[in-house]
Amino acid sequence: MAKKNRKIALSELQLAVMRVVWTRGETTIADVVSDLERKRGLAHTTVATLLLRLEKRGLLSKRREGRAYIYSALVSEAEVKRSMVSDLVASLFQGDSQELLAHLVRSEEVTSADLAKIKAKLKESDRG
Amino acid sequence: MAKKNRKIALSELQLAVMRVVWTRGETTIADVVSDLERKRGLAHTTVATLLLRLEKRGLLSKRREGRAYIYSALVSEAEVKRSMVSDLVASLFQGDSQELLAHLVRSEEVTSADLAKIKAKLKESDRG
DNA sequence: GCTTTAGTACTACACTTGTAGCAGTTGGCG
DNA sequence: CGCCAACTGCTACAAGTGTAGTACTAAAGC
Repeated sequence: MAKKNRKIALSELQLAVMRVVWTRGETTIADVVSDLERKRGLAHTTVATLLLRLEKRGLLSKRREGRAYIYSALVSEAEVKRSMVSDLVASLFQGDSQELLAHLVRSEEVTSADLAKIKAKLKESDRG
Repeated sequence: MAKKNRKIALSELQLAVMRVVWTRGETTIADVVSDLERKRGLAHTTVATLLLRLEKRGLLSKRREGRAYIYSALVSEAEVKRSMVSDLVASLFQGDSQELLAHLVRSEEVTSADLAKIKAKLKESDRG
């Protein structure tokens, strides 16, 4: 909770990069390149640019280690999810997250089974 | 269901514009300008550009009426919501909309009361 | 030690978005 | 009939993004 509620909008590519960092904890450019190799064949310099920009935006920090940089995340995945979901809710559902829920149900992206699971989860946290 | 599942990503501003069109059905540039006046003081030409770009993207159609254009939407709000929500789910929750649900519950953006309402809604559609 | 190589720094470029000015046209009012 | 106001057409420009090349440096191999 040490974090202010700033707005963090990330593109899919940027998310993919961040995901590598989140998963690995600390990462070099080469790590990101190899992790994303399958999906996207990005050049080393491209990834370097991406990481640099994310650092400039304050989402990553870097530390030198010999010739190379080691990047780490300055924002958590949860934080990003929170920000992006609530942005979407704000712009698409007038800020009413219930509307999002309703949408999911209506568009059948969420089935009864899913709801049941969520209900269970809810009960859990009600107890806890 | 006459629509293919194409990807429609709109910025908040573009959504605001589309919302005017959706609400009014048919709209002129001036309509959009005056409807958005309160929130954003956009120049007439700015709105013209926005509408033009949306038309170029195939989201709006225009029809001449005298000197002016009348714009109408070629995509529905529901369609856009569907596309944008599932994009978010894809990039942020590995395509698993249940994860979005779980996130909403976890981040307390959705309360038990909300869930209850959804449950009710669900029961309804189960019956129907 | 000199060459290959890994790695960063800087630059670039096309596209989208937010924002708007200026120019040109046309319809309406006097 | 001519001028003004409304409206579009075209152009522009700064940021941000996706993508990467070139240049430079330092490390490592032989």
